[in-house]
Amino acid sequence: MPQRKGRTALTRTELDSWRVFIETTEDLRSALGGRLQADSGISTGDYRVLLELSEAPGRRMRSSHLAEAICWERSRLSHHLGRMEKRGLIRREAAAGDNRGAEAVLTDEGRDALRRSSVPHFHAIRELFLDALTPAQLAAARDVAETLRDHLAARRT
Amino acid sequence: MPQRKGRTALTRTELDSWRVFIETTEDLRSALGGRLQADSGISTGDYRVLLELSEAPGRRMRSSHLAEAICWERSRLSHHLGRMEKRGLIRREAAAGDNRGAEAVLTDEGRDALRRSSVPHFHAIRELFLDALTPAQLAAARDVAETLRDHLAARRT
DNA sequence: CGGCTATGATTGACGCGTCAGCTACATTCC
DNA sequence: GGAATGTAGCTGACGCGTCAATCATAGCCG
Repeated sequence: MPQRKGRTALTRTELDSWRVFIETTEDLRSALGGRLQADSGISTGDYRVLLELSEAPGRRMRSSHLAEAICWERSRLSHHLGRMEKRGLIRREAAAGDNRGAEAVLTDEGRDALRRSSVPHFHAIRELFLDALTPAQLAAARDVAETLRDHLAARRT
Repeated sequence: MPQRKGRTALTRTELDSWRVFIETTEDLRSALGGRLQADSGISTGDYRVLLELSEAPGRRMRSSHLAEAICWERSRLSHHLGRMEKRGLIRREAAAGDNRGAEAVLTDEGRDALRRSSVPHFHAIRELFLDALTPAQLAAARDVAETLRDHLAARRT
């Protein structure tokens, strides 16, 4: 009879696998962020926001809609938009039709920043991630990520 | 003749693989951190420091030695130790033999915090990560992580 | 209408991470 | 000895993320 999951202590292999996985993915994240910052002067958060806005009709979105689209808490977005607005990447306007609402609008400067960042960013993704893996490994990575994503989503209460 | 790597734009599959990988690993990281915080009132950074100190002879380590052991910048560690010291988890002492140096010492309170956190932490690792994956997937995840780790290490100038 | 709750968004406090810069002590070399 | 250089560690500023609290407006129900 196989051991029940969730009861036993971690084996050496499990612990090692966990550690290399969590530490390396964190490392990758920070390397990518560093590259983006160095190449284009924006953070991965900025990039995410700029990209989403650039694809929205009128290059503008309701704040909460944007938050939902990129899976951020509203308060996180609010702080982030504040910083981006200070740098001129976006602008806030009152939402038409609902006086509670706010819209984030991509400025020309924001659009330019996104344009400048895209090529180097893709390049970094290729260099730091895609180039490292064989096609089979890439497929495996995707499979693992999708499985984990579904697993995490399922336990989110 | 196969296309040269690093030249072409990203394919749909590559981009999707990248996104699910980076977003899910980030999600996992934050879920684990949240669990640790909720279960035991400490952060993953605290955990890392406490663990390392608990295994050191005399439960104490030179600051820079500790930083190297856990691959942190010295300034990051300095800030972190400051916060941990304020909460009584560690204590700082002048290093014997080198008046420039400082030692971080695990307090009893720190040792207790580590003890209290270990079981719930392992449980969370199992629940959020290990339980999600088949043995083959876990092996694949490890292989991918090790490959990436080596790749990243190699390009670190 | 007047009060209730829900919703959209912001704010403040605080932990965390990076960077640049600083102080203090150690070492090296003349 | 004493200047130059290196090493250990700390600090301040600032971006980032979370949480709890706040505030205004919207919508609903008597």
